[in-house]
Amino acid sequence: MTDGIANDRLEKLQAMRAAGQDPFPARVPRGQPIGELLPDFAQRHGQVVTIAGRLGVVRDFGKLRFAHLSDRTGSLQVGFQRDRLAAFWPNRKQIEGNDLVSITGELGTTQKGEPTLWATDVVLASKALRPAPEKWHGLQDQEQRYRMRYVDLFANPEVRQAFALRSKIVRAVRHYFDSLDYLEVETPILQPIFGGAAARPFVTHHNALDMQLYLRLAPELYLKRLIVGGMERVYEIGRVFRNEGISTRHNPEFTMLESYEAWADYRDIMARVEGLFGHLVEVVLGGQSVVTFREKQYDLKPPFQKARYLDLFAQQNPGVDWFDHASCLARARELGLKTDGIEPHKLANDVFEATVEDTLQGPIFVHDYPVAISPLAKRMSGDPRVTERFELFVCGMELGNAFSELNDPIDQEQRFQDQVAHKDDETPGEVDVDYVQALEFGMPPAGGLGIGIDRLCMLLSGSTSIRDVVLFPLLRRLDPNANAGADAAAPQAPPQP
RNA sequence: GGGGGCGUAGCUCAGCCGGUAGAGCAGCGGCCUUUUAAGCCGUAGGUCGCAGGUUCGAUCCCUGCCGCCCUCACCA
Repeated sequence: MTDGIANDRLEKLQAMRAAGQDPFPARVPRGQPIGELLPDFAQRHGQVVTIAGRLGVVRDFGKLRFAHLSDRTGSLQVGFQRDRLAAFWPNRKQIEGNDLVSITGELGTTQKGEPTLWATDVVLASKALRPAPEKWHGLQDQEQRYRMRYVDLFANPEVRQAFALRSKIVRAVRHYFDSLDYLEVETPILQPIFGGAAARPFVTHHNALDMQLYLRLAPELYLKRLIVGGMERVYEIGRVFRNEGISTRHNPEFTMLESYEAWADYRDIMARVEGLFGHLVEVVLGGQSVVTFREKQYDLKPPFQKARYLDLFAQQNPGVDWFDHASCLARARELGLKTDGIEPHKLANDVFEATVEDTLQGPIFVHDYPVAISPLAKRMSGDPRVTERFELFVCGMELGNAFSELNDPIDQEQRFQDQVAHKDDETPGEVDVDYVQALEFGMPPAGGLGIGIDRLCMLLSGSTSIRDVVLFPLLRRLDPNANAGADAAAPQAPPQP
């Protein structure tokens, strides 16, 4: 606020206040969306209309000025002529680029045919004390774009479009499940025991109950309680939180879709996923099923490829037995993976991820995962070492995870106890006895699904980074003292009385 | 956490071999009634991310730190 440009604008604002004008009026003529005027503009010649929005760069010709006015629906040139704006003209410079204005005038064109609103009434709606970024390049600096998304959004129209697409995707997902008679529900984000995924949680505390709480890793265990309760078909689209690293495909908070359907197994859910993608291709992509992602093309039109987890593992690791620790350990060392203190099943899966995931161009369903890495999935009847579970991969990126839900409370309790016995910071320190109790009341066979909505948006929009589909990605806080040197750093603690 | 890159005016970017900074846009003053990246004349604007070091002299070389981007690790 101390730079000269802001002060120029501040002076204009103060001059307006001195003249009795409100630079931030509560209400101005709102008019109509610009986008409504454009399609049949030629027929509207001579019409008097009002539009409101943000002013672009002013092109000044002395007794004539032009500027574009933009709202969420479009952009239209406004012409300010001295002869039509006798009262406004002397103070015309008080309204400048980036100000928010409401303008009434007559529709027409310029000599070169540019659709133009010839202003007869100009009302300042809100004074901008800071200028817009450069008109031609917009805001380019990545960091500034994320830290000041509000500027990024108005300066770079394609950013607004990207988030409009995200909205459309989420709406399409909702529509798909709604049409299948699923109920959209909301379950606790603050959870006393974390579960539903293997990850480190964020920890918080409730004062009145003096209780440690975790921000949820997943809604899974609550949604399945609803299946016990007879809701039979439920889904939730909501934020989950994982205290992990940040990368182009990870944000500490992200949006997850989870759905559960009674009387379905993982084969039915596979069909649901294919149905969902078919719906997204139609509704979001307009039938154009091929998307470009990380410089490669993917056809999202179902049906998708399928491959068994253990088959893929065997292909990439000939002679290695997933279930034999010594065998996996040797392979992991060969691959240069971390092996110290890693549980055998985790290590085996690390070998899978290191050797197989990058080969999964997809879309492909990887199915029948080992039970040891699938603590909530039901075992295959023919082979108790594996579960009825699949994941969906595109471009080596895991998009979704689904399985026939484990509804045997005795098996479930045993697996929870195994987790507790081998507790690390990604597993809870206690059995979720209430969840086991819920299963004891009887849960119908059910199929469940989780899809990372952010990654889905990345794929459908061709975004390389998750930050381009998250409006406000988590960034390190800028510490005003950080750059001031050690001497200027804030004291570690206030002096004790 | 490891590796690589970047940080210069409000914004977009130059800046050579080390000689303490430039352009365009935005701003300010002026000319112009049909421009649309308007044009022309003038003017102002800088802790070169921060702190040290080397040097007669550092935006430039070195070290540390801060932040962002990419990548690997971890994860979805």
